[in-house]
Amino acid sequence: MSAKAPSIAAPLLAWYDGHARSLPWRAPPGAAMPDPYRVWLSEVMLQQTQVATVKPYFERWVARWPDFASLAAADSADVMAAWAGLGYYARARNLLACARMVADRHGGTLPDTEAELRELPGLGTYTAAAIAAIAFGRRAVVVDANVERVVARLFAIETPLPAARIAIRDAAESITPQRRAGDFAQAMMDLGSTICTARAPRCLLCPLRGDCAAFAAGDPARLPVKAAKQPKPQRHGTIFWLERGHEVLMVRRPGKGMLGGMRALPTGPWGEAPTRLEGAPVGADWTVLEHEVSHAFTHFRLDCTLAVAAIDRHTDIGDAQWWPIDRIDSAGMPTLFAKAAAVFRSRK
DNA sequence: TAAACGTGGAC
DNA sequence: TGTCCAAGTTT
Repeated sequence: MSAKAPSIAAPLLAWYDGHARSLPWRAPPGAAMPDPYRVWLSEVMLQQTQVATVKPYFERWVARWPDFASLAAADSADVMAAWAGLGYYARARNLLACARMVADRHGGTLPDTEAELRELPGLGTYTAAAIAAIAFGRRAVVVDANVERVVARLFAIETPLPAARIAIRDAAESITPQRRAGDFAQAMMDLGSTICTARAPRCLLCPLRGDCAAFAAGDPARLPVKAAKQPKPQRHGTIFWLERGHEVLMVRRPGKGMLGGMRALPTGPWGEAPTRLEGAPVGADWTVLEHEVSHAFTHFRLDCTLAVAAIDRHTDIGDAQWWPIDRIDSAGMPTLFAKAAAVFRSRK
């Protein structure tokens, strides 16, 4: 532990004792430790996702599946639908796989070491360390985007991300205390999300101001330096709305790839140029709507043509799944298709 | 190492 | 409206 450790951990933990956010996955007042199931679930939901977005999903989730046993017994379709709108759907697939692994191989109890946690699906370096520290009180070096930012400023690390990750991890290790590592991790994250923010940090409220090299240098918001991002390419596709009576045709997307495993409306291929009616689920008298749906994913933008048709209520088109149109919101589709469904339903 | 992988809040 | 960015993991 470096000489800097006491000057960081002690004031940070003191600040945390007075300013910790009350969050549904944290231990209630008086409880020694939080429920590992809730810590695990919240940490997976919080991957690349803000607290305000996660809260309602978390509350619904624990009401429906309160522990590993109940989740392990759940149907995949129900789990994917419950995750709809939260994004990064591989998390939901891995979440169910992890719950079943915990139920089958670990007796329904999450392992309590960082190394064992790291072996479970969906748990990477960050999440395994976070669970080990927060749920089990083990000393672990927990580095998320908040910690990266706080540490880069505390130590005035000028190397651009992602190359700076090694130096940042070493610096984080040097200030992580032996005791209360879980509180320390959560304190760093609370500090990063409320005070040491990406833009316009509130340094005058910061308990670490006196130890911060970036504050001393005068421009903490400049750090961490990040590499330039690639522009997002534009892609085009078509979403098909096939009605049969009061129902609409739905599909389940392939298990891997974009929106993998999710219930969805049928689409054609997504290409460089508009694809019109290519890939339509059936030969039918398709009408193309004037209104398009645009959606921005992480690494490309998508403009979708919307095509609608109706077939006779007795027509059989194989293993199709038909969904009641007036209950389309309960289908649990990703946001792209929820947006498209709203347009289809409101058309004149 | 780099690309794939969602979404919504904040400004 | 556009851009940045967020409690990252997997391949």
